[in-house]
Amino acid sequence: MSDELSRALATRGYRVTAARRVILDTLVEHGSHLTADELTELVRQRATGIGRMTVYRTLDLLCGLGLLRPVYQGTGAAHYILMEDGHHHHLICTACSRVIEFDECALGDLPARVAGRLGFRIEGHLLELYGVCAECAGS
Amino acid sequence: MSDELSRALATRGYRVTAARRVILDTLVEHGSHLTADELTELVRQRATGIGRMTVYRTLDLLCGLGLLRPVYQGTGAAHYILMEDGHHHHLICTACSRVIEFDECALGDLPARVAGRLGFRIEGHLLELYGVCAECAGS
DNA sequence: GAGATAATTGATATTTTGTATCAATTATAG
DNA sequence: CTATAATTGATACAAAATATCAATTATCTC
Repeated sequence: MSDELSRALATRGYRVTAARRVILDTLVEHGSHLTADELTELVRQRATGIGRMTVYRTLDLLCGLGLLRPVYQGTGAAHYILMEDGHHHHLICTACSRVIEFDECALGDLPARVAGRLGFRIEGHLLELYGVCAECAGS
Repeated sequence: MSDELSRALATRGYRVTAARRVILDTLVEHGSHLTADELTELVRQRATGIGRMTVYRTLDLLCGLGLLRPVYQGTGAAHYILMEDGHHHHLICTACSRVIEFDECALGDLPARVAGRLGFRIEGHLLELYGVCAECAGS
């Protein structure tokens, strides 16, 4: 799991340090949607002495490599989602901010078409559907 | 333009105040991707005395109504995008963070299908494609 | 229109997030 | 094992977001 991330770092010339390993493990095992400081908390439960800065920097690094994405979910902090599979799909209630993940993906060749036209090499995507959930619509 | 937003507020029982009008006007005329503090700057060039808090609160209000969305683009602050047309599409370089908008939209009936299954009333969506732009791939 | 009422405002203070710096440490190449 | 350069983490700082509350103001009722 997190081995893939470690390898991705090593492949691109980044060092795989003890701190980074703990951070990656925690990230993968906990799943997505953590903020940087929440992750720092969890990391510190496993290995004391890991600084907040290191967590922030590791997250930035993964984002720069396209393996992670920051998303904003209303609270003042960025939440991070893993892009291991290359895509992520959210259904978000704009009234209560709840976030539900779903798997269905029907983009077809859209990414490739757009990418080709603009000279991008596409790595993944995020699709967020916004609406009002049943409970919020009721009240 | 911003009249639609004003009407949306009025319809749902929110007051259309002078401050809110200026904020909505500025938001619509400038287009998207502003942070709260950038918007505050612009708003204050038009009408002095409008507080930062009011801008933040108005943005929150619009987000809660599904008319606006906060997105995170790497800088520490949330950027806001208007959801007037119901959808928004970004092509984002994960290396240099540049954001390009595109129009093509090929979701078909996916939103309706997912929404139906989970009891959501869908209002819009955001599709973000992640990749590496030509310049970053070259270097 | 004028007054009552409740939403809204904005100044201020505070908390939370994110960034910069730099000496000490540590992973890797040779 | 050593040299070297990336990485770390403590500290300090800057920026962004939230809480509070008296003063103001839009709307409703008459």
